[in-house]
Amino acid sequence: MTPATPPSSQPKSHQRRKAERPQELLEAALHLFIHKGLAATRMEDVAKDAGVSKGTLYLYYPSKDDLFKAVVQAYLSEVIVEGSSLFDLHEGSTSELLYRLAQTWWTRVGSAKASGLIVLIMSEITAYPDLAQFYLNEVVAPTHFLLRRVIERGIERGEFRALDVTSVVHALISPIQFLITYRQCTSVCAVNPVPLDPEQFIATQIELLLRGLESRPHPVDGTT
Amino acid sequence: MTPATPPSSQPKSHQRRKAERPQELLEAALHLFIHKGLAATRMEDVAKDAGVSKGTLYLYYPSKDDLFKAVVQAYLSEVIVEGSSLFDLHEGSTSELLYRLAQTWWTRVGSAKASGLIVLIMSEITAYPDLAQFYLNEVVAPTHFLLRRVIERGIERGEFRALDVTSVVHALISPIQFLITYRQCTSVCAVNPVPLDPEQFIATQIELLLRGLESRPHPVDGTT
Amino acid sequence: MTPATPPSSQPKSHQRRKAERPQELLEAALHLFIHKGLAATRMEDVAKDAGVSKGTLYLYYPSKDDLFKAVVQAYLSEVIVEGSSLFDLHEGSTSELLYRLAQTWWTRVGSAKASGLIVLIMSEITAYPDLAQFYLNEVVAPTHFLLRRVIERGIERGEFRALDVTSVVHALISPIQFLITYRQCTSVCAVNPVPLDPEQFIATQIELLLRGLESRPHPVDGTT
Amino acid sequence: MTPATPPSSQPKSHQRRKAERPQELLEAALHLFIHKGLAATRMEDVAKDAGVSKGTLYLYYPSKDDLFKAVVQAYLSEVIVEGSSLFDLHEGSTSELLYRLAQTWWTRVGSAKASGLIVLIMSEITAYPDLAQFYLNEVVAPTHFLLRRVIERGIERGEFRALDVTSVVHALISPIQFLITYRQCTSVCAVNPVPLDPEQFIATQIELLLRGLESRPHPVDGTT
DNA sequence: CATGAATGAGTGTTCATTCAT
DNA sequence: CATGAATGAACACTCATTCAT
Repeated sequence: MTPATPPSSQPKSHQRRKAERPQELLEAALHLFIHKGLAATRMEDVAKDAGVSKGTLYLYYPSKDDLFKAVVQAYLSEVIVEGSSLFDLHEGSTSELLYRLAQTWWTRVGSAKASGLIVLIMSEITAYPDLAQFYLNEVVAPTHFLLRRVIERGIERGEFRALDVTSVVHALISPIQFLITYRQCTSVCAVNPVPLDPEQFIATQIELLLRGLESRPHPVDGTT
Repeated sequence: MTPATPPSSQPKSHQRRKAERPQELLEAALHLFIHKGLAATRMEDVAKDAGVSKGTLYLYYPSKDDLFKAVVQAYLSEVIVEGSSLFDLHEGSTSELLYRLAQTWWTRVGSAKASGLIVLIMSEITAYPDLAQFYLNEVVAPTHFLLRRVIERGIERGEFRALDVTSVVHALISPIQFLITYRQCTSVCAVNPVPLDPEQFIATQIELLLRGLESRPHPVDGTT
Repeated sequence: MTPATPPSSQPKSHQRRKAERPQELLEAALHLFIHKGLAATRMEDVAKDAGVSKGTLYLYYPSKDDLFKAVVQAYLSEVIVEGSSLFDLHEGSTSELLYRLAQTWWTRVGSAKASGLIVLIMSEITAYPDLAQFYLNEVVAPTHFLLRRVIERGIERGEFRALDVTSVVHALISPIQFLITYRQCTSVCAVNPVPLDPEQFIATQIELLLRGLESRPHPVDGTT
Repeated sequence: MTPATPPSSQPKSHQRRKAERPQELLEAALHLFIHKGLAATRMEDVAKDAGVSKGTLYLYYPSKDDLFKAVVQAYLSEVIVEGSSLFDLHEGSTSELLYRLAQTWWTRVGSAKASGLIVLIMSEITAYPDLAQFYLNEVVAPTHFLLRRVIERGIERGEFRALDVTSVVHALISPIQFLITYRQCTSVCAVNPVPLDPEQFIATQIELLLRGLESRPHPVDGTT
C-alpha cells in the first residue's frame, strides 16, 4: 500500500492478488471443510477467511459443490498428475519409482491437512451420490491407473513377478488408507498411541511389499 | 389387568408401541445418519422412516444431539458393556476370552451397519467438539479400559508376557480400525478389492497378536 | 391413603378431589398466566401444577381460551356477582355500601394475585379480539352496571348530589386502576417507591370522592 | 464517488434503503409488538410489514429479543437521552425545564403508540426475566437519574425546597404512569370515559407538583 | 471485476389438541 | 372419568444463492 515499500517480494499487488485468488480461496475452503465438515462450512466463512466478499467467491466457484470439487481436484488429483509425470520421466528401477511416488504422496497429501479431506470424503460421500462419482473419476481411477502402470512396468522389465496387477494395487493402497485413518483416529481420541512414525511405517510397508513383488528373491538370512 | 391374563405376549398396541419406539427410532436414525451424515439427516425423515410423526420423535429424544448420542450409546457403548459382562463371567483362558470378545464385537458392530457410525464420527467429530468428548467418554475410554483388564488378566494368570499394557491395547485396536476403514472405502469406491474376508482377517490378526502375547506357547527358549 | 388416618378434615378423598378439580385447575392456571403470560403458559404445565394429566385438564376446559376465560370469570367476575349480592342485601347508607364494596374488591382482587390478571388482560387483549369482547361483557360491563346502581341509589335516597352517573363511575374506577398499575410497575422495576400503603390509598380516595358526592356538605374545618 | 457529486439528497436506492431499513423495521416491529404482544408477533410479519423478507430482518436484528430491545431503545431510551440534552442546555428556571421535559416526553412517548410499549413491558416482563433487567438499565434507571438531576438542580438553585429527592421523583412519575394505563384501559374497554384531556392532565399535575416543590411562590408563611 | 444487501426455501423445535386405552 | 402417547401446524432462525450497484 505504502509507495515507499521496497517492491521486493510483492510485484504488482493488485494483479498478483487476482492471480492468486483461486489458490487462497481453495486454501481457505480446504481448511474449513476439514475442520467443520462439508455441511457446516459456510460459504461466507470461506470468503471471509480468504479475505474477499461472498460475491467474489461465487465469481470463481459458482456453487458450494463446485468449490468442494475444486478443492478435491487441487489437493488430491493434482498429486496424481504429478505422479504421472514422475512415471513418464523416470528411468531407473521400478522399485525406486515406487519409493519416490510414495514419498511425493506422503509429503503432499498424507502428512498435510489434505489427509483430513480423504476422511471427510469417505464419510460424506454416501450423502452426495454425484460426489462419489466425481471422486471415483478424479481420484480413485487415476490413482489405480497410475499404480497399474507402475506395476506393469515392473513386470515388463522383469523386476517384479507376474502377479495379478489389481491385487497388487490394492495391497499398495491398503496401508496408506490405514495410515490416514489411524492418524485421524488417534488425533481425535487424544490417546497417546503406540508411537507410530508414519514415515517409518511407509518405508516398512513398501519394503515388505517390494520383497513380495521383486522377482529376484532376497538372500533371506538363514544364518540367524 | 385381570390376574388370569398371561403377563407376556402382546401388551396391547399402545403400550407395545411405547416399549418398542426407542428401538425403532434408533434404528431409523442409525440408518439415516450413516447414509446421509449428521448434518444432512433431517429429524422429520428419521421420524418418517420409523413410521411416526416428528413430534413423537421429540417425545423420546429431545434434540438431534441427544438422538445421535443415543444412537452411539445403543450401537457402540452397548457392545462394550456386554463385553464387560463377558469378561466378568469368563472362566477359561484369556486367549479364548479375546477370541470371544472379538467375535462379539464383529457380529454386533463391525459386520453390521454400525461400523459406518464409526467412520461418521471420525469425520464429523472435528465439527462437533462436545461430541468428541462424548465419544471419548462413552466409547473410547470404556473400550480401552476393558481391553486393559483383559490384558492384565492374561499377564496376572501367567498366560501373557508382561508387556506394556497400553501398547498392547493399541495393537489390538489398530487392525480393527483398518478393517472398518477398508470396508467403507472399498464399498464407496466400488472397486473390486482384494477379496479380504473380514472374519478371516480378524482371526489372523488375533492369532498373530496372541503369538506375540503368550508367554509359553512357542518353545523358543525353554530355559525360562 | 393410610386407613388409620383420622377422617377429620378430609372426607371422601376421591369424591372430594373430583369436586375440587376445577378450583385446583383454575388456581394453577391463574398462577402460571400471571407469572409467564398467556402465550408462554403451557397447558401441560397447568395440568402438572394441578396434579393431573393433560387429558384431564382438557376434560374440564376444552381449550386454552376457555381455560383463560374461566380464570377471568372465577377471579374477576365472581367478585362482581358478590358485590351485587352485597348491594341487594345492603340496608344502610350508600357511602357505607361503597366502603364495603371497595373493601371486598381489594381483599379478593386487588391485594391478591388476581390483580396481575388485570394487567395481563390489558396487554394481551389487543392480540385476542374475542377476549376483549369477553372481558367487556363479563367484567367491565357488570362492574359499571353495579357501580351505576350504587350511585343511583345514593342519588335517589338523597345522599348523593345528582351528578352525571357515568362520570362518577369512572371517577371511582380510575384510582383503582392506578393502584394496580402502580403496584405492578414498582414491583417490576424494583424501585423502593414512595411508600404507598394501598389500603390507606383506597380509603383516602373513597373519602375524597364521597366528599364530592355527598349532598350534605361536610363542615369544612376553617378553624385550623 | 465522483467529487463533483453533491454528497446529500438520494444516495442511490441500494444505499438509501440500507440507511433507512433499521427505522422501517423498528416501526413495523413496534406496531406489531403493541398490537399483538411479544410472543404473538411473528418475525416474518415484522419483515412483511416493513416490506422486506425474513432474512433481511435478521440481517439487522439477529434475534427476536434483540429486535425487541432495539425497539425499546429507539422509542423509550432515546427520549431520555434527548431529555438529558435538554437538561444540559437549559438555562432558565428549573420549573420551566420540567415543563419542557414533560412536553417532550408526552409528544414522543405518551401520546404516540410508544405508550402501548410500556404497558406491554409491564405485562410481559414477568415472563422474560432478562428483559426486566434490560428495561431497568435502559429506561427506568436513566429516567430516575435524569429526574434526580432536575430536582437537585432546582434545590441547588434555591428554586425548590430541599425535599427528599427520591420521593419527588416518584411523585413525578406516578401521574405519568396513571395516564398511560388510563388510556390503554379506556381504549380497550371502549367505554366512553370521563373526558380526560391528557395534555390538560399533565399540565395540572405538574402545576400541582411545582406548587409543592417551589420554595418561594406561595407566601404561606413568610416568617422563614 | 468486486461488493454485500437481499432473498426464501429449509430445518430444528415447541405445544395445543386429539384419542386409543 | 383419567391418562399420556401421538400428532402436525406453526415459528425462530440459517445459509446458499442472486443481483443491483
